[in-house]
Amino acid sequence: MSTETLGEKLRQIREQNELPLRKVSALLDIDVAILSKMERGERKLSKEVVLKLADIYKCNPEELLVLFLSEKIMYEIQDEDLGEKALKVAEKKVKYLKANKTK
Amino acid sequence: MSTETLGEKLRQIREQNELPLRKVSALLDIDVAILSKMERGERKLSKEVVLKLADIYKCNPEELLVLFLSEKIMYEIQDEDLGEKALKVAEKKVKYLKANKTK
DNA sequence: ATTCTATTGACAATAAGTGTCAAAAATAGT
DNA sequence: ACTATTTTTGACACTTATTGTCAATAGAAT
Repeated sequence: MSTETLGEKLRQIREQNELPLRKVSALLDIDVAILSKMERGERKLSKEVVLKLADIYKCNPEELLVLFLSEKIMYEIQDEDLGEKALKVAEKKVKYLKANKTK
Repeated sequence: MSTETLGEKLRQIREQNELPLRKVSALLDIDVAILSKMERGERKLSKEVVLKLADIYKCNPEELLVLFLSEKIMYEIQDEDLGEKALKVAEKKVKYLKANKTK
């Protein structure tokens, strides 16, 4: 399985597109330093930035978003012994909510 | 399935034990106001408080901790469409980590 | 009515997250 | 080796979140 972080993946994609941080950060309208840190996991990525990057790199946003969310989840359960159980409970809740979304 | 929050469950347990907020908050060494808000979901619970409460109420800490963690997870994926996918990815990661924990 | 219990909101203190900038380090091109 | 460009690093200010303290209010019980 992929043990790559979202930041690492984004860097990889950027390098494949041969875009310097400078250009991408200009498109994102954020400082080069911040983007650099985001790619190296020193600063958090936001959902908005992830979506904009998917747009810039013309890649599938879903894959990036799932990775983004899963990293946030992993951060919460870090090295908790009960992490797996908590995940299963959360899954049940999500399914329950989905079944009862009376929109 | 149980749609009860951790705070609600803790209040229920406290009432079953017929303990006033005053006494419990003294044992926890936190302000009554904060505990009141924690039970009603207005303030976040910490892992430490949850464990102390399990001790005070002499109940199984695991069940409370799982609920505690699952709520933190739920908060991260809120109403994300990709929440369920992210949960599955996180589960794989947890299993991967568990299999490779070379302590 | 008085006492015990619980809730609410205002406030300060602290911590966490974010943006900006400039200098230093690394890399690439000539 | 020199210069350009790109990337990294750290310091700083600024904003936002979180947390604790307290007092006033409301509710419940006797």
